[in-house]
Amino acid sequence: MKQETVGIIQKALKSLQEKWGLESLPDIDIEVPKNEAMGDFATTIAMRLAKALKRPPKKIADEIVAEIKGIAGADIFDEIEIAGAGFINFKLKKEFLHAGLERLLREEHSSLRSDIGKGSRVQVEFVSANPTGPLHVGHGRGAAVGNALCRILKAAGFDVQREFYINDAGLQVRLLGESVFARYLQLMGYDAPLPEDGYKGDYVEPIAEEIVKSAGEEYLNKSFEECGEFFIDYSYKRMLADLEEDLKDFGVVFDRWQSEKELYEKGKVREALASLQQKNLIYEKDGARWFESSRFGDDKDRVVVKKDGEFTYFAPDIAYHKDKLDRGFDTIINIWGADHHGYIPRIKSALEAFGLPRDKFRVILIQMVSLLRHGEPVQMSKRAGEFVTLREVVDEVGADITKFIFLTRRADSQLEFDIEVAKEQSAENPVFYVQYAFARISSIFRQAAEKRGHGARGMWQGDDKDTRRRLDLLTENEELSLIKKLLQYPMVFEGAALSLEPHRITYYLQELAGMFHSYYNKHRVISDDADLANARLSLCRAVQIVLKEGLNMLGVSAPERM
RNA sequence: GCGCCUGUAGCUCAGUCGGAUAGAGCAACUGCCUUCUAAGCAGUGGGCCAGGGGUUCGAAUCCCUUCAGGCGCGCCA
Repeated sequence: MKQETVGIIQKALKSLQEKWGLESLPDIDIEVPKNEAMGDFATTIAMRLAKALKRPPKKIADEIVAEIKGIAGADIFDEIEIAGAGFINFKLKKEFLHAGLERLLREEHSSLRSDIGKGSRVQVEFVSANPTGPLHVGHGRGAAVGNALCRILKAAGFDVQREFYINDAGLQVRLLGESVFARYLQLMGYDAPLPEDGYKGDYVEPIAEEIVKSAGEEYLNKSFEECGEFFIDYSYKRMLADLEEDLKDFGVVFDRWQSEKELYEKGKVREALASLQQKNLIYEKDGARWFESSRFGDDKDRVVVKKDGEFTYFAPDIAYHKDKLDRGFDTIINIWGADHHGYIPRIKSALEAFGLPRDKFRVILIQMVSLLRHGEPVQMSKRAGEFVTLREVVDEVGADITKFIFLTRRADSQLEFDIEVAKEQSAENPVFYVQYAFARISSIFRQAAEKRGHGARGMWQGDDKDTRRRLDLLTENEELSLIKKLLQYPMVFEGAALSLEPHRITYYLQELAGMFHSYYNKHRVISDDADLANARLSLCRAVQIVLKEGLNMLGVSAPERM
């Protein structure tokens, strides 16, 4: 729908370009005016050209419109008018809308996808929570956004890999191991204190209990130096299994889990630093080795090998991101908690040093989730090891609702999540509003099937040749608006894919559902006029297709009954 | 001190590449169920887009500045 319009304007501009003597033309913008009276599409191109042509926008618009009218294919427009300061407003013909609807019904979901990705390889790394404790709601938000984004990108023709990076080397997993060891000793009746900064959460003891059961007294008279490796490995692997399970129950699965430890073991950390060294981007100062990240826009250079010979945390991260490039990805997307934003320049620097173009590394920052209950903040103290886990919320509220709410805001804006409100199933809950529209249509189809002998999906029976479909009977304002809205989905979807903003689909779905509910209340679908009923059932079917597609992009289900 | 993010209706938030009269939901108020699901619909009220300055045909949007909130700035991980 948009493409056709852009194509026609483009043709008109091309032939005017010579006459104007312009070397280049600005990009053609197409927007959907907020007021429907202003047409179905509008472009500001005449105003944009005003400066270069040194003529009033309205005159230029006149010229463009005259040119467009002579172009074959411009008959999809009912009216083209110039308004305001130089807007060109297009109104589509009903026939064109009906044809669009027909196509949507025929091709269903495939007509809603796109190939803007052209198979280019994208890697999305998300969640990547430390395997030292359960996922909290913040991780859940990252999971929901990452999951939706991957689905969207895939539907947009990108070759997407979803990856979880496991921080299984270093101090944090060691602390977990020590904490479990201490609990183990306590369970065996010894007075063993938790380590400083150890993990105090309730989840630690069950791991120790497992070890008591399976190993008994085996580690009683050993020091942590002797049996630490066992405790560390056992503990974080156990946590990791839980993380995977929690994510799975949330509806989020990964293609690949990359271990940090493995990067060390395969020598990739050394290799990556050696590679930087070869590019003369590593130097020695004060007994340490530094990566010259400031050459790529970082504030300052960063230490990669400490004075004591140990790697910094940054070193394996360099190796990890180099490895991503070595695996052949065109675009690297990282989804991080917003508190990591200061880390972006150095990773960007490393990727650039290895040859990734600047714009091929994109970071989505996930802002905090404030958990509320009846409007009151839920107290969370990380120090005491008390926090509300993703599992608790999902168990209490449900995965669909939780995901949808996480996707009702831009990722980088803070989000309030009221558990009670989410549970209430009230009108305050946007998930139900959208799902209800879908279920309502299913219900109409059930009625149509029972009372009128229609197929399960209204009249639409695939390639049933006898099925009459007089879409031209859809002439009510609400029907035409609804069709336009449906045909706008691909624009919204592409926008979401290119800007990496799943919430655009969430908003669109709420609007579409709203238009449908409104239509439903005003017009009766199943009536005695068989042709009209068939046409309206078809429209309902189309709404269902788009609702389902959108919900599917968000990873949210579309129930037939509610 | 430096850097990043945020500031839009009473509340929670959208707002496309700088475009037309700034939107939605909730809350408040008024109506609508013997007819396809009332988890719904129709309507009313509600705004110094934090403040100030600038850029231009045009600014919630871009630039500068002030204020307020959040976060980040280690040879920690």
